[in-house]
Amino acid sequence: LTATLQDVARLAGVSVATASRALSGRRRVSDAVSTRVQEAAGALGYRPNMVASALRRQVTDTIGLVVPQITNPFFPALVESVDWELRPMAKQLLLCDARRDPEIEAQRLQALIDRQVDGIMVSPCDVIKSSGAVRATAKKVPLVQVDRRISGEATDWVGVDDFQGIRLLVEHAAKAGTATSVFVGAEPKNSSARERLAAFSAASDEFSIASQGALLGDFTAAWGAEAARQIIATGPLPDVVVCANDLIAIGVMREFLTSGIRVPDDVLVTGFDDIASAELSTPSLTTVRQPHGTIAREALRLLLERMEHSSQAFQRIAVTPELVIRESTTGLTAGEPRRPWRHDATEQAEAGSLGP
Amino acid sequence: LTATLQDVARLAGVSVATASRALSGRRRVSDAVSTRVQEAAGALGYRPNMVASALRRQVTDTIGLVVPQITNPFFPALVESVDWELRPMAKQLLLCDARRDPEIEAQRLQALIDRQVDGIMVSPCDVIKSSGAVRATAKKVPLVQVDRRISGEATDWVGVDDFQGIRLLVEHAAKAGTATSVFVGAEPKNSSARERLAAFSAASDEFSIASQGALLGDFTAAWGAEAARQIIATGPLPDVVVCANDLIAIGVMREFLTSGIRVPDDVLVTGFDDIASAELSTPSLTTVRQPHGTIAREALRLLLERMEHSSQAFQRIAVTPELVIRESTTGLTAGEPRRPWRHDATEQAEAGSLGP
DNA sequence: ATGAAAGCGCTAACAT
DNA sequence: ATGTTAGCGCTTTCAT
Repeated sequence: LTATLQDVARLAGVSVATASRALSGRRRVSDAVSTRVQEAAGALGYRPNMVASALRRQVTDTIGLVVPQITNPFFPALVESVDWELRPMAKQLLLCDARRDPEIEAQRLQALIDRQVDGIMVSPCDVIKSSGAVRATAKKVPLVQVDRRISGEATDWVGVDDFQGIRLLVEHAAKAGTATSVFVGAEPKNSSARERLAAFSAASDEFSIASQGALLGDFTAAWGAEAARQIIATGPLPDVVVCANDLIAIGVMREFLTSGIRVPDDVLVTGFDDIASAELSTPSLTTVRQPHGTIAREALRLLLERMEHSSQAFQRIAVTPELVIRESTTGLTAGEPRRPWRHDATEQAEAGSLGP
Repeated sequence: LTATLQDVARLAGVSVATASRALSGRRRVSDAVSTRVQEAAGALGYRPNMVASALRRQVTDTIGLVVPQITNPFFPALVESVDWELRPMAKQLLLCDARRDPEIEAQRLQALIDRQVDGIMVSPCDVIKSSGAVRATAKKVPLVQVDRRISGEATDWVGVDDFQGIRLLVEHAAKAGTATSVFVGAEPKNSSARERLAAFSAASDEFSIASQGALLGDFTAAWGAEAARQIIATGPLPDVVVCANDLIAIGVMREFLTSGIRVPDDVLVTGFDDIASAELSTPSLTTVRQPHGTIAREALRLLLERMEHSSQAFQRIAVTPELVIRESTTGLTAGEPRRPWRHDATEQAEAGSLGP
C-alpha cells in the first residue's frame, strides 16, 4: 500500500543504499542520481518509515515528558513551549500524566524507556517518593528535571527560582508598607512547595516582616479559601497574605471578598506562576511570572547536551521570574474610595512614609 | 548494555522464538519452559524493545492527538482523560499542538503518519482550512475528530452537543425571566463557534427571547471585555449576555463590574465549557460542563472500532452537557441586597410571574 | 511444544 | 560515487 525505499530505488534505477543516501543527505551522491531519486520518491509519494529507521539507527527522535498533572495550568504552557521547540528538530513529544502519584509516575518513566525515547523531561510529583524512579531512569536515558525536582544532586534541573520569586513578592509587599504576613502554601511534598516556604521565611527576615505563621495544604483554590477562613477565624488579619501559587491566592481572595474583607484595601494578596486566571481574577493578582519559554528552551538544551556527553557534571538552572504587579497589592477596588488597609492607626501613620 | 530477547533465550536454554512466545503469551508454551524464560528475563532485567516489535508487527501502540491549542483549558482536560484511558492498553500518546494554524496542523498530522501511529485524534482548528489535511490523513490512518470538526461527513466525530448546551442556557435564562439577549461569540472559523451561534438563534426563537444581536471575535477574555464595552456603548443593556465560552464570559463580567454594572443584578451572564476558572470568577459563572471523560472514552472507542473495521459508516456522537447554575445568573452579590436587574419597570412587573 | 529461518524497512560498514 | 551485504530486535510462518 505504502511505498518503501526499495520501490523508490527500483524506480530510480539505483540501489536502496544510494536511495537512502540521496534522501537523507547524510552522504554525498551525484546530482544526477540525487534528483532522479527525489523525483521517484515524489512520484511514489514515498515517506520514510521512522520505525525502521529508529530500529536501525537506535535513535527514535522522540522525547518523553512526564508531568505531575496536565490540568495544572502551568504544565500546558510548558508542553506548548517544548512541543514548539521540538518541531524544527523533527522530534516528537510523548506526553504522560502522572496524576500526582509517584507509582504511576514510575510506570510512565519505565514505559518511556521501553519506547526507546532519546531523552526524558520530568517534573517529579514528590520530592522523596519520586526519587527512586527518577534516579533509576536517569541512569538509563538522558534525563532532565523541569520545574520540580527530587532532593539531592541526581540529574540536571531547570526551573523557576522559587527563592527569588518569593523574595520579589515579599520585597514588593514590604515596600508597600506591610509589617505582618501570613504564608499560605502547600505541604512540602514537592520541591516547589518546600522552596517557597523556606524562601518566605528568609525573605520575611530580610525585609523585617513579622510572619504570623504558615498554613500548609495543597496547590488548589479550595485550600486557599479554607486557609482564608482560618486566617479570619484566628485573627488579627495580617497586612499581606503571601500564597505559594496563584490558585491558592485566588481562593484566598475569593473567600476574603465573600466575608467582606477587601483586597487590597484591607489586606494585600500575592500569588506565584502568573497563570491566565491571575489577570482575570477580581481583583487581578500580583504575582511572579514563570518564564515557560525560557524554561522549556533551557531544559531542551540541557537534554541535548546530555545526549551528546552523558557524563558531564549536573547543572542546575534557576530562572528568575518577573514580578507582575496588579490590583491585589496596589489597585483600587473599582469605583470605591481607597481606604487604609492597616487596622492600627498608629502603624498606619508610621508606614505612610514607606508607602508608594 | 541492555539485554535482548536473544540473551534471555540463551540464558533459558531455548530459542528466541520460544522466548518470545513465553513472554508475549500469544501462543502456548510448556509451563516449565515458560517459568524458565520468565526467570531468565527477570534475572537479566529484560525489557522488550518496542521499536523492533513495532517494525515487525506493523503496530506501534501509539495514538496521535492534535489539539488546536493546549493552553486552552479544555484540551488539558481532554488530554488527561485520553492519556488515562490509554494506560491500561499499554498505548502511548503522541501530542501535537497546532497553534491554531491549519498549516502547522497539517504538518503535525503528516508527522504522526510518518511515525506510524495506529490512530489519530484531532480537533481541527478551522472548519474549512483544516478540511484537506484531515480528510487526506483519514484515508491513511484511522482518525476520529474530537470536540471541533471540519464541515461535511468525512470521519467519525465525538464532541459536546453545542446545540443542546446553548439551549439549556437560554432556557435557564428564559425561566429566570429574561426577555432580551446579546450573544458574544467567536468568528465562525471552527465548528464550535458556528454551532453555538446557530444554536443561540434557534433557542432564542424557541423561548421567545428577543436577540439584540451577536458580537463575534475570538474565544478569549480580552475579546469578552471588548464586547462588553461595545454592549455598554450601544445600549440598552440586554437582560442576559450569552457567551460562546467561559473565557469570553469572564471577560464580559470583568468589564461589566469595572463599569459598575452588576452581575447578576443588572444583567445575567452565561458561559460554556465549565473550565476551572468558571467556579472561581466573581461572580461564579453559570455555564454548561463539557464531559471530558465521556468524550475521551467515546472517541477512543470509536478509534479502536475503526482500527478493526476501517470501512464502516461514519458515526457522530454529540454528548449533552450538564447545566451548572452559579451566581452569574442567580446568586446575590456578597453582602448586597438583591436588586431588580430589569431596567424597565413595566416589563419588570410583567416578567414577575415568570421569575423564580 | 519447540526450533530454524525469513523478514519488517532502513542504514552503515565494507567493498568496488 | 555507488553497490553489496549485514544486521537493528523482534515476530511469525513453516517445519519438526
